[in-house]
Amino acid sequence: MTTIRGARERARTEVTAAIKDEARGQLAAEGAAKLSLRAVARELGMVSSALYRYFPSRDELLTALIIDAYDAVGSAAERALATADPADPPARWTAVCVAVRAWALTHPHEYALIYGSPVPGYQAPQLTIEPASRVGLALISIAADAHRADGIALPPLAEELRPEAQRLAAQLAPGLPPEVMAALIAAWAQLFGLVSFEVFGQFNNLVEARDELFTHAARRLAHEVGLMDRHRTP
Amino acid sequence: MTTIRGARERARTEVTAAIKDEARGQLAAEGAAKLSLRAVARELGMVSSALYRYFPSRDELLTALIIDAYDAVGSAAERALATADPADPPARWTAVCVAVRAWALTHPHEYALIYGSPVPGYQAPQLTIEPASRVGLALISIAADAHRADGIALPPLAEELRPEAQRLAAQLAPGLPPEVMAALIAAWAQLFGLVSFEVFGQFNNLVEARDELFTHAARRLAHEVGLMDRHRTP
DNA sequence: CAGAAGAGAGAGCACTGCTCTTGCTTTGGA
DNA sequence: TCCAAAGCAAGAGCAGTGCTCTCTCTTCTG
Repeated sequence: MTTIRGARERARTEVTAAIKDEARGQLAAEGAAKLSLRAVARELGMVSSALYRYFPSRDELLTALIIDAYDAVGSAAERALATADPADPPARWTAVCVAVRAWALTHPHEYALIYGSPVPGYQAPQLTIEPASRVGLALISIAADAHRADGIALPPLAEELRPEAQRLAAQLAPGLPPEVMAALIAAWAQLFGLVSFEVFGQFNNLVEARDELFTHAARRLAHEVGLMDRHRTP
Repeated sequence: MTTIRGARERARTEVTAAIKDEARGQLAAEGAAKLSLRAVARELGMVSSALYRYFPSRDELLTALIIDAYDAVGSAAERALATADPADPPARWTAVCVAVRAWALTHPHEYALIYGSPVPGYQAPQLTIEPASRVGLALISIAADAHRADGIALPPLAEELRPEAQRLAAQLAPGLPPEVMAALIAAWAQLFGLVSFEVFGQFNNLVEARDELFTHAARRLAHEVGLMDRHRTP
């Protein structure tokens, strides 16, 4: 498994990692559009064609970076979830939101890679869907835990949306009421709307107190999915 | 002003429009990253260097397309606002949201250009900020109208956020309570979170009933900014 | 130890954005 | 009316890109 197989194999994983590191550096410096295979190779002291032994195309390199980025936000979210007060669902929720935003602000280009415009003709391979779902699953687990503990009450869903919400709940969080599931999906997307607007500059020259606005919005989102402050129900 | 000045000047605006049209076509077909000046020129039967008489760089061409795209969503939103029942604020709100989403789904690449990752090293010039604000202003005007008519009541803001919200309200909608202003900014960003997730494929293999989910979420957003159903207060 | 497989190097193709020079055409003032 | 100035198109060329193909050398495996 993790046994050192041979010099060649070890070298391969090392070079692969070095390529990804250098690519990530260029990504952070200039953005995905200016990520150049030749520049990466040059910086690593190899010739561009040699790089194709490790990644069959530029898109494949980007895919690797995409997966890493999803894993990075995902684990940031999971870390925040693990350290938040388990008895305070709204606090857990905002902690995850804040962690996602913090990661996005410190890694804007990686964030753009995964939550911005999809790259040209590129189709996200199946490999990405598992890491991509980690933040969503973290959010869902907060609601699921809160529901198990105290129950969540939300106004009933319109007729048209209920089957879909039931299907999603069955698939992602058995036992969760469909109203909560629908609210979760919406809140998930809306969270990234808040983050994207900030990272992509839509708040430039408009919103100054971004920390405060974000925290406020995150709390409202928690409320929207039915997470209640314990202090109100002693 | 709009008088026909001369053959040369008229030709110039025609060629400029033709370039933009062709560029928009390539944008729709392949995305911003694959928009090639040479290909545009080729398709128009001119040589690539001639195109630089009209746009000093590829980025300037993109800027022109960005402004057009902002104007397109903006006017779609304004059209929806104009045709919705003026006495039903939540209906006006959802109408604008639905119009924005519809435009985004029919023009995914143009949408990505303005609400996706900002292009490489590119800084949005001042020219774009006015068209970029049209959707936001439409949403604000709904709340302002509703507030003038019936008043909007929302829970008070936390201390830290109030000054910012007051500043924004004074700047964008004098008379609007700061709570509403804060909710509007958040809802504005969250709306585009919903749209982006759908356009950029985050809902692929996950959410099926997207019309229903979006409408539901848009209604909840209306509620979140304090827009009330008239039927409840006869 | 020999053959297979892996890895790097180099040349080359077709493409990109962009610049510069060279002519031609339209324009506006003397 | 004529002529210089400005606008415009074309072509060549530069530096860069992703990617392929061939060749050589090294390492691994049976």
